[in-house]
Amino acid sequence: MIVPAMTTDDSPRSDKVDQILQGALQEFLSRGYAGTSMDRVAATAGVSKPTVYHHFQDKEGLFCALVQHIAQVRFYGTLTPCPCAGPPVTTLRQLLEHMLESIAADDEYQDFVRLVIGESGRFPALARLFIIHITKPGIERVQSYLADHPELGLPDPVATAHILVGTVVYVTLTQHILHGQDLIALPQKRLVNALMALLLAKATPASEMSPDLEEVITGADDTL
Amino acid sequence: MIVPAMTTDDSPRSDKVDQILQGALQEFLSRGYAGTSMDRVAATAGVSKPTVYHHFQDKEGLFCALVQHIAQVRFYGTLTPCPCAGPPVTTLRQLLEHMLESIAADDEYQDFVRLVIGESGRFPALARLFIIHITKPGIERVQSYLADHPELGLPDPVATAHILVGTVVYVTLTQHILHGQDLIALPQKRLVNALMALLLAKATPASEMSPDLEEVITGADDTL
DNA sequence: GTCTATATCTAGATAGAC
DNA sequence: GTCTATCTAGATATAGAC
Repeated sequence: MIVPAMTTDDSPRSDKVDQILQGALQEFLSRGYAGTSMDRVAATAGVSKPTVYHHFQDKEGLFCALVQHIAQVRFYGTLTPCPCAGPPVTTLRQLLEHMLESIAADDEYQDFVRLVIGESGRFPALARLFIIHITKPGIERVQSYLADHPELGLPDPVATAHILVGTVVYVTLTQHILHGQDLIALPQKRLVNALMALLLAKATPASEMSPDLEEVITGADDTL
Repeated sequence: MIVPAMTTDDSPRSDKVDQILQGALQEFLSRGYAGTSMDRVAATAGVSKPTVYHHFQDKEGLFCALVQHIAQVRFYGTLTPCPCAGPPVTTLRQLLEHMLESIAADDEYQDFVRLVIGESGRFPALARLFIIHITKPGIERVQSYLADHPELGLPDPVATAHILVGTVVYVTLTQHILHGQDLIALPQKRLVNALMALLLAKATPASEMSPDLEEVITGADDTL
C-alpha cells in the first residue's frame, strides 16, 4: 500500500478519492487546467492513471469536481471572518485588516483565484460556483454587519459592502496575485485609514469629532 | 535575425509578423497559454508553422511578445479615459460610469484580464507589465484628478484613487469576468451613487447641502 | 478496485527544398 | 522568407490481468 503524499484529513469518503483530489489540487493550482496532465495528477496522488479514470469520468470531470470541492470545503468563507463584538469603528478596521492579511498570507488561495479567473471563460459554471460559495458569502457578511449598525449612518449598506470588499480584493489582486507590490506602493494602513475616513465622514462631521475618535479613524501611528 | 521577444519596438513590422500576432491574439485569448497550439496559431494567422518559428524563438517567446504588444498598444490606458472639463462632481460620476461601461462592453479586454491573471503565477513578468502599462496609468490619472481638485476635501487622493478604481474593477470582475451578474445584483447607478455619497460626505456636510447638489450626488432618477 | 501495458493522437520544434 | 513534410515526446484514454 502506498501512503498518501499529502493528507490533510477530510471526510472519509474513499482514501483513493481524497488522494486523487489532493494530487489534482497541487497540479491544477500550479499548472492550470490545460497545463496539467493526468499522468502527473496520478503520480502526485500516488495512484495509477486507470484508478483516476475509475473515480472520475475524464479530465474535465475531475477538474470540475475538484473546484467544486475546494470552493465548498477548503475556501468557503475565506474572504471574511466573523465580525467580532466591539465598537463598530474598531471592528470594521480589524475586519478590513484581517481580510487583507489573511488573503496576502494564503498562497494557495491566491493560486485558486488565478485558476478560477483564468478558466472563467472556458468554465463559466465554475466561476459562478466561486461567486456563490466564496464571493457572495463574504459580501453578505459585511453588508449584514453594516446594516446591523445604523449608527454608522450609511445610506446603502449593500453598495458600501461592495466598495469595502472590492477595494480589499482589488488591492490584493494587484499587489500579490499580479506581483505589483513594489510597482504600486500603498501601505495597508494608509488604505484602511482612507476607507475608514470615507465611511465615517458622514456619520461624524468634523465639527463634532472628538480627538479620541479622530485617532481611531486615522490609526494609532501615522507611518504612511 | 530573430526579433527580440521583449523590446520596446516602434519600427514598422513586416506583414507576416502582424498576421502572426493577430492569430496568436485570437488563440491565446480564447484558449489560454497551455491550451493554445502553435499549429492553430499558424493556421489562424494564415501562415505556416516554420514561419512562426522564424519570427519568434518559441511558444513562450511568442506569448511574451504578444502580451507586451497588447498591453502597450491595444489596451494602454483602457481603464480610464481622460477626465473631461466640468464640475468635479459631474466629472467624477461620468468617469466612474465610463469606466464601468467601457470595460463591460469590451469582451476582448475581459479575455485579456483572464489570460494575464490566469498566467500570473507562471509568467510574473507579464503580470507586472499589465500593472505598469494598464493598471498604474489608470490609477494615476484618477489620483491626479483628485489631487488637482482640493475642493473635494479628500485627505488622501492616492488611497482614494485605489478605492474608486478598485471598486470599479472588482465589480467588473465579479459581474462580467466571473459571470456573476445575475448572482450578485447591484445596478451600476446604485454603486456609483454610493461611491459619490462617500466621496462627497466630508466635502459637503448634510447641513450645507443644497437640494441641487443632493440631486447630483444621488443621481438624476432613482431607479435602483 | 487497482494495476501494467498500450493504443491513438496531437503537441512543439526542425530539415531541407525553393 | 516561406513552404511541405517529418521527427519525437508527451497527451488522453482504455484493455485486460489480478
